[in-house]
Amino acid sequence: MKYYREFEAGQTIVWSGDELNFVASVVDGIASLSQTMEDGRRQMVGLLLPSDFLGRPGRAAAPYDVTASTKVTLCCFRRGPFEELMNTTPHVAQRLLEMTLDELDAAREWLLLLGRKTAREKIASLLAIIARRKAAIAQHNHETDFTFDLPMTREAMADYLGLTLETVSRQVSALKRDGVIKLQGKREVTIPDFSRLLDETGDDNDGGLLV
Amino acid sequence: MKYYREFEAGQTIVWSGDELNFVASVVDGIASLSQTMEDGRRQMVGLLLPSDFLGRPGRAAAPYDVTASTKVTLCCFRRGPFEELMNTTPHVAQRLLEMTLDELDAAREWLLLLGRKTAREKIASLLAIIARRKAAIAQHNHETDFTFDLPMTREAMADYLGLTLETVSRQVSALKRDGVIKLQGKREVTIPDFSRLLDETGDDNDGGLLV
DNA sequence: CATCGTCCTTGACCCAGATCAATCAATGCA
DNA sequence: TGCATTGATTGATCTGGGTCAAGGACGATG
Repeated sequence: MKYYREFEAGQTIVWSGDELNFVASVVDGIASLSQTMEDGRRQMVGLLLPSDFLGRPGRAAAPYDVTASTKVTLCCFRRGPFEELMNTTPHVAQRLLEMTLDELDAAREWLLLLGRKTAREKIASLLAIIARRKAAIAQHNHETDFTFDLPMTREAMADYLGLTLETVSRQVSALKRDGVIKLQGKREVTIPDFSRLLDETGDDNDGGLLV
Repeated sequence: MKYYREFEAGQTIVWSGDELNFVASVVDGIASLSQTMEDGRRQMVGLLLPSDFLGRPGRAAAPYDVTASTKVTLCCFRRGPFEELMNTTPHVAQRLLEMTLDELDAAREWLLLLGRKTAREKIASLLAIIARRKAAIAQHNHETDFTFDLPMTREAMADYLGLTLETVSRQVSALKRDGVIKLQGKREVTIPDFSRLLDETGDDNDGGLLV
């Protein structure tokens, strides 16, 4: 009924348009959802973290590319039996609904970011989101310095933010120059004053972008 | 248990952050979801059409502004009883899940549009989506001329597409000049060759933007 | 039918971010 | 130890779309 599959970092899990005869839950690793135009323009449209769900009941075709960003382990269920389970166990559908609503909110926050924020605000927003997520895991409060590792390349950041990698690099440098962040190497970021970073995001409150 | 509420065109149904002690289904009219930054930058993040659902089980705060674009009738349920219903009737949660997944797909298509498409491609995409939806209702095939009414101002188009209204106006004029569309007045659009319009959207296929 | 208000168009100019290109740093590998 | 390879930075220049501003079309209202 259920089985496990592993993917290496960089490997494509499903291509947009492919038939997807299973649904899955991410056990470990990070996968990203993206869409690509013929001429190569790419936009990341979502992130799958451990416990997130892949695939949809009632539709067989994948609507976007799913790529493993790190080594990924999936727990897969064949489509038929899973839909059976949904019918018999109301709790499953409810849980899935909750997760999907969260993703929808996150996607809608992202629409504002892509449509209306400046490059600097986009970078600050992304850093704030990642920092907040890492801090939540680390049970860290935001009062003092907080250091974390950027889990992605400049190119991946650009693909999320609707920018080019050069612009990402320039804006990261600018935030560093202005003292909003500090860098140790290229990936390790320190945030001396979290509220200062939040001021740069353009958001009116400290509330929530998810994922 | 359930009751009806009416809103005039232009009226705000809920403000972002307000408590929302009901969930509702749109009976009639069009409402739009939007987010606004302190300095006035606005991004539409979704559209509610008849049969669409407003609010979310398990969360009381509205995450964005909901505004009536036309006269709107809502069928409202108090939050408590509705959640009760969800627990007892698995079919309800499943149907909601399906609708939410559709909205999520639509939002993700929109991410690509906002992040990577040019102004011309954005306009063409929006026109194609509206035309397709109207054509579907009219049972029209795409072989011949198709005429429809634009249900929004240039400003609303700009708010959807992450553009300014001047750019929208210029690009609409350009598409007209190039023969991709024809205009009778400001709102009535004719598409002489649907595939020609699709070529302008930047999408690789004729498949699916939803909503 | 004049006047207002709303929506739209068009022009002139500007700038944020894209593009093109050179260089650098870190890592792996022979 | 030298040499690719990959990712990041930085500079020079270009351009799509934003901004500012001046009308135009058209319906509503007195």
